[in-house]
Amino acid sequence: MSTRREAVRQALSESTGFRSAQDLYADLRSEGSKIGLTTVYRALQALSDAGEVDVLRTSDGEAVYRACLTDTHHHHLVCRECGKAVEIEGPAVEKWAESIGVQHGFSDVTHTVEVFGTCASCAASAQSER
Amino acid sequence: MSTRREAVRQALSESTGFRSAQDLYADLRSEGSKIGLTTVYRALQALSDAGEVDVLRTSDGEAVYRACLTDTHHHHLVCRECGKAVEIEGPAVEKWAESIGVQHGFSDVTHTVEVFGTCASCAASAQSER
DNA sequence: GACGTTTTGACAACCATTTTCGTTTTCGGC
DNA sequence: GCCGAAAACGAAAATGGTTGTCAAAACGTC
Repeated sequence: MSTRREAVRQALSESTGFRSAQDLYADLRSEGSKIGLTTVYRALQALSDAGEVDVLRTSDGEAVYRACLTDTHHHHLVCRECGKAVEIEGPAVEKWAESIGVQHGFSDVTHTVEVFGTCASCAASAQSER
Repeated sequence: MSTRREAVRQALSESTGFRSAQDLYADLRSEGSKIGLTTVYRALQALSDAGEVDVLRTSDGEAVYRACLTDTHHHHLVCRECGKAVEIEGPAVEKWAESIGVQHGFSDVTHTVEVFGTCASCAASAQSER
């Protein structure tokens, strides 16, 4: 495991939310690192392939990454303001998705489930801005 | 409603699956239309804003669109080979997502749920290629 | 038919991501 | 410690989907 990749992994784990490659690059550079953007992308790709980080796409198509605590299958509750994310599980949803697939004759059924909302602190600060 | 937008809507409704803007543009051009790519994007944007088509992002960030039969909230079971999609509902999932959000103090809770699989006909043709 | 408005499409601009390629670093063996 | 191969790096260029710009064309109205 290279040093650079470790740096990316750590930068990612310092956040509880989803971060984009560009974000992480900016963070690392501002800390004084001489890392290149290419390397950030490569590291994220590798971490993603290894299943060590979760990836999802924002509504404008940008890829965002998160270092999750568990390596078992799970989903996220994501704050649409600050990006903060909570890992959630839903055994019932897993079974439902599987059975829906089977009902329609689909095989190798997988699914993506993400829940979005405004977290308590973002809701509070939005309130105070009025 | 302009003629061009109508053409895009129709091209989209001729497919049961999700199509990208580039796909639709190619379809229309091959039918002899002189439509421009810009206009296809504008039409899709407008249809999407109006809630007349559903949008989602492929894993590589491309936006894909589908003309759905119902205008009520629903999800999709999508074939990862041919893109064919079936509209599905899951009241239990809706409630689950809402309650998960509330449990963690999130407000304005929404969610995205997509189920992927290989449809029967794609599975069959994959089989015959062996 | 003239005129203001809306729609259109060619083209350029954007921007996240990937590729290229020459350089640097790492590492096992000596 | 020294060498050479292999892996990692980073700057710059390329890619590709999507959006912005702007002048021309289509439309409706009087």
